[in-house]
Amino acid sequence: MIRTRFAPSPTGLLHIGNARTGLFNFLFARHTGGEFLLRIEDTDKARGTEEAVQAILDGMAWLGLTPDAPAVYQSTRAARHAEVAHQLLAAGQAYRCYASAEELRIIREAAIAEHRPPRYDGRWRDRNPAEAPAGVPPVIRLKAPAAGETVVEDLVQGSVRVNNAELDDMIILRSDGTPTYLHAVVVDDHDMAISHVIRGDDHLTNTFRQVQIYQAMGWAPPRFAHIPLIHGADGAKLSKRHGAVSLLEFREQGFLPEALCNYLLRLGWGHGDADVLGRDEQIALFTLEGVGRAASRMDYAKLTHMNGVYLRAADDAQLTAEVVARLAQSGVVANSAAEARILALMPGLKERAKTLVELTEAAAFLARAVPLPFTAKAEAVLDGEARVMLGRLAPALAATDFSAAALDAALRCFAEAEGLKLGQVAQPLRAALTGSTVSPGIDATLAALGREGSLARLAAVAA
RNA sequence: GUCCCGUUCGUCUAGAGGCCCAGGACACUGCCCUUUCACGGCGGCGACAGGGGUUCGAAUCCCCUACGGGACGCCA
Repeated sequence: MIRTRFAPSPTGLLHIGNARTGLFNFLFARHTGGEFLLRIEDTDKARGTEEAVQAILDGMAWLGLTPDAPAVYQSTRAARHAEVAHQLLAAGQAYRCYASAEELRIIREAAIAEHRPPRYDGRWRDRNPAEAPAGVPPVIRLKAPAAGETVVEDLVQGSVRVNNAELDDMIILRSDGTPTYLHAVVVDDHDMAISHVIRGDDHLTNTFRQVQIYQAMGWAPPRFAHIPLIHGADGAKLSKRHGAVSLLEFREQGFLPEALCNYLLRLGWGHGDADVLGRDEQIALFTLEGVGRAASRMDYAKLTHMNGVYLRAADDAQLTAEVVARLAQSGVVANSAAEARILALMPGLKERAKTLVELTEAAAFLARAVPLPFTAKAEAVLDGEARVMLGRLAPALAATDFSAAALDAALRCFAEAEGLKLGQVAQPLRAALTGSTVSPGIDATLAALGREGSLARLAAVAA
């Protein structure tokens, strides 16, 4: 049985890199007919917050990455983690260490000064427990193999090995009896019967230590797949200064979850020339073999383009609801008539927008009250001559049937009669109707606005 | 500092020894379509990090160098 898990820690808002890890786990499980589980790694009580947990849950739901079982909270499993640590102790695979924080600091500093790796020296590994200092609560450390090597057969990175001499005896249970992260993860993954651990590359070197715990317990380790990290445009670890990083920010900036998932999948994974892939295709095609091994850089321009592709394909009614909600946030109330206008013009609107933010801006004129705000360019188009021309156009339009086809014919007829090119009529008209020099086709815009709305806007500027 | 990993157009990638004087996408750019802006169509620019091998033949295999990233906590 294939079973994956996504295991974020609630230490802040859900990061875009984490979201991609979740996506890969989800797709791998779906592709193989397995299960996808969610585990909240909330062992660090000081940092974890309820809001952060909620942000993870909301983010997953938004992306459509639904786990196949309720989330497991790592904090609820502390007793089990301690139990395993004590089993290891009883089996002679672990030992109590009484070294103080001060001692450890000295060891570390001395090692660095001598250009050696900063490692615990194993001073309590074989020492008689009877020598334990009184009143000092010990930590439990894994008695890691001193010789030989530890190998991880990674499904993405290939065979990765390290000499055991490079690894020290890691702490598995703190002096207060709580488990360390590395240990808790192993116990949980084993108990949850996780078959494939798909996670960020930053965990690769930690994996050696975790494998040692599996070996000490006689457990079969899961398969590992370490996926490369996402970097910013400058190649450094993705951070706030590169732009949006939290899922919530992308949502606010008007990105669609489908587009974000598609982009994130293509970042670090490829399948021939395929670029735009729906969820079903993603599931059908996703394999770990397709995952690249180098870190990739976040490209907001490409994400934006991808979003435009999905926006154009999105349902008009849904987009309208989204736009109305966003307009309300910016203080523009769209009543039912305005909503109907937005819906009517949506096919032309969505073709010109790349994000919901752009779409909302482009649709705002349909909901605004008559003295419209004008852009500087629109203002320039509406010079004296244009206003006079619009004054003559108004009665012609008033007599026209407000269908796009009839309007188009009427405009062409009017332009010809005036001795003007169509653009010379359409552009001032557009400015008058929308307050902007950019909009969907002028006939469709007139039709969406309706006779009353169109004439009211014309009257406001015509001379 | 030590260990681990990586390196194809500016970016994401295709490429599993001859199909590659390297293909697609975004970005940039020329033209077309056109009532604006988009969309769309047809072009252009643009890469195998460097050096050694192996081979009849290497982007693909091996080694070295350079550069980049990650990990080294009683954080996760």
